[in-house]
Amino acid sequence: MLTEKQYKLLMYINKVLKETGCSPSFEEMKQAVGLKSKSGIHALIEALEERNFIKKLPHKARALEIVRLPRFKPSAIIEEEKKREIALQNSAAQIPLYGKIAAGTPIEAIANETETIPVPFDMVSQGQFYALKIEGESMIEAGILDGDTVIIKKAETANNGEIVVALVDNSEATLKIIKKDGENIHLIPCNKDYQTKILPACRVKIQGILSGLLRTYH
Amino acid sequence: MLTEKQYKLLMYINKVLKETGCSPSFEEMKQAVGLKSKSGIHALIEALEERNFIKKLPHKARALEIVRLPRFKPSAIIEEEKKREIALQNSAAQIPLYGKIAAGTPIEAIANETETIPVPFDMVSQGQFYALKIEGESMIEAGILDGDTVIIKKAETANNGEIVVALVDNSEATLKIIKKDGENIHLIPCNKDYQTKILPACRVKIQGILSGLLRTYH
DNA sequence: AGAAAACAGAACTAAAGTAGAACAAAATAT
DNA sequence: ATATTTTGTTCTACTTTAGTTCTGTTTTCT
Repeated sequence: MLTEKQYKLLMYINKVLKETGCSPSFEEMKQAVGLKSKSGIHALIEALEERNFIKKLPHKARALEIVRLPRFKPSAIIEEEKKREIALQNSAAQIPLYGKIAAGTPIEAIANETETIPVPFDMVSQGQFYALKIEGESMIEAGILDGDTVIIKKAETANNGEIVVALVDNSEATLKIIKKDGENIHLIPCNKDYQTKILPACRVKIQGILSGLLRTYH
Repeated sequence: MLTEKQYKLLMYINKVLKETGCSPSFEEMKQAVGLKSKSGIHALIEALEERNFIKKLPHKARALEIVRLPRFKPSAIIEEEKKREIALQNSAAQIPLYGKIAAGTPIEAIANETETIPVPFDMVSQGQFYALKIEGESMIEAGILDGDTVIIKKAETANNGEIVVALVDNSEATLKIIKKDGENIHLIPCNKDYQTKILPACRVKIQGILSGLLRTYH
């Protein structure tokens, strides 16, 4: 519809017309739009007249009239759209919910990646993550309750004292504190009623490190 | 009626026109629709003009005008919008982080709403929510640890057994299990080392109910 | 497989923007 | 009424930006 300069000039003319009731001179316009020659203004005015935004009486001074203005979106709508844009940027990462994990029983069906849950981005900043639902009370003393959702960062190694998803004998996965002791690995639950398991390193595969926890009440 | 690209371009032109009052250049349009050559835009514009959606002044720069907008969207666009809609639903809500809460000490500065944190939408579905950082170990037996972020739903009343933010004497706020006992209210911590407080109901104001918990490891 | 549409890239043409100067008409002052 | 100043018009020259057209190539649909 309009170029930038044309638009700027049109707006200026409109403003002056509304404020003073008298159109600006070429000299004033050239100041307002930032030109150093009147000829440019002349060209702009011709373009605006051609596009039917203004009308002028030729060879008369200060004889411009606004015919119409380009249509606008109400700024409220623009704000609304910006907010949506921001919301989209803040959008939570979707991470797969692999299933349930409990002390002493295998993760069910690591395979089905169908279900995903949204988590805040800052919890899954770098690396690959997945989620597990906690079943049972084996980590209760670490503040991990039955029904909590834990966010696990994929990893094959871990440091002593970290809480990891450990796969034992390729069959059962548990969430435990890990401690290496020479050739053996200790898998320590956080519940007095459960026993620490001590296994040769070759039987234990680390599948991830606990990196976050989500809980919903009721 | 329109192809996907034609529709997308038309919408883009409309948007730019409404927002800025100036039509976009071919270069800008080609960016917006994801083309690498201006000739494609030229073809699209001709198609749109032929179908009477836009009007252009030939051989003029940035001289496009919208004539009408289509009633129906191409199905591909509808699909895309559905995806966006889902993304928006999954997007994280920003809720204000009001400060820290600890057994026996007041919430600091409930006033400053500056900081916000993102939480998954499904945690804050209905009602008003805010977040607090846990300081101290008073709720450790409920699986709420030092450093956890709790999500509180604003409420003035609560049921027995719920964990609430309770303001005592308008001065100190604590997170406790609530139990009403006639005229008295019991505020029960979840740590053997802390004492239950029994207070007349008039001294206790409920400020919210625990509704979620976020924890990040390291 | 064949036709139609969509796409990329380059070459080309045109318009927009910039500046300066000369000039003509209109408005104002004397 | 005449002179002076203000204002608008026109021209040239040049740079930048934008639009058109052409030639192939790729994709898509039937």
